[in-house]
Amino acid sequence: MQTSETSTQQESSGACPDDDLAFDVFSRNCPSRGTLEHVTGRWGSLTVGALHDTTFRFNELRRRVDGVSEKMLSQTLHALERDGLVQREAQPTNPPRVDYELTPLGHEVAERLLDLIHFLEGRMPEVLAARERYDEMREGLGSR
Amino acid sequence: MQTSETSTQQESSGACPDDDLAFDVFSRNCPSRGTLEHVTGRWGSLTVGALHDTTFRFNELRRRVDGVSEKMLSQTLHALERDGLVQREAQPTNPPRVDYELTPLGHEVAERLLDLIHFLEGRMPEVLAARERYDEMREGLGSR
DNA sequence: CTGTATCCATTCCGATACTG
DNA sequence: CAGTATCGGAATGGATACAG
Repeated sequence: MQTSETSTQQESSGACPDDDLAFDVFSRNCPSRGTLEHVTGRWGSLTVGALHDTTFRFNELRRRVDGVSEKMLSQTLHALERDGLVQREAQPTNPPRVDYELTPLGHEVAERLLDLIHFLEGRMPEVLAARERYDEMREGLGSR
Repeated sequence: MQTSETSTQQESSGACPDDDLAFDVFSRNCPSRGTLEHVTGRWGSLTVGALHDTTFRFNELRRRVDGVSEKMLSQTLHALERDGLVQREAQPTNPPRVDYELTPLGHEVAERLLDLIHFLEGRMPEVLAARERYDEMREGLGSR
């Protein structure tokens, strides 16, 4: 089980938190880039978005985030928990019950993420129109 | 050359824009999910973020988005252009000069994205602290 | 129910070489 | 400079089986 960049990551030339000018995502090896990827990743964004409204149990979340596999949801949840955005609450009952919810920090992230998501959803007609224009123009000057 | 979901995508049961309740990213086959992934993807978010401040030429952008390969930048730019977020401006000079800039829609996306990015950058100390706590607790109850 | 472990196909993505 | 084409290794991600 690896968080995908813990092993891949190697230090190169300049780091980013070395000066007190803070964490710049544009630098290759800045840890903020990793967190950004957890949050904006394919399943991360949807998971955080879903948890903004309410807490979920594992399989509830799995149904809400349409298309995610057990493996990916588990992996995503671990990464978010490690970054302090998600809180895992396990109750030692039988059968076991585990609830996932956002931390306060997670909620602040979710707000910003949902703002982006809702904006995009609302502008999809424009996006779709742009796509058609783009695709049309391509067959016009056909290579092949 | 494929945008990675144009070929993968197959229609399954319910679509999401069938009712006029709009585009829900939580549905597996909603086109808004694809656009969200272009925008929030590993290179998409950084590309859009970089272009918010100023226009860039291809190789300038490549240097700004530290770590991106030619191939990925090209691919990312095409996807964003197709979605109507990026405008490509080619001048038929010699040597060729091509400028990339955001469309008005792209700018609105960039604002929201940068809001998220800057928020995360500012909270990295908390994230890093959470990680340490998480990692510590793990070696305590060691499997292995 | 809540996960982890394994297998395997697909995709990603960087390096390189090449075109205009 | 601004890309495209191709290749191969690495990572992603889904299905299944299994464990607590």
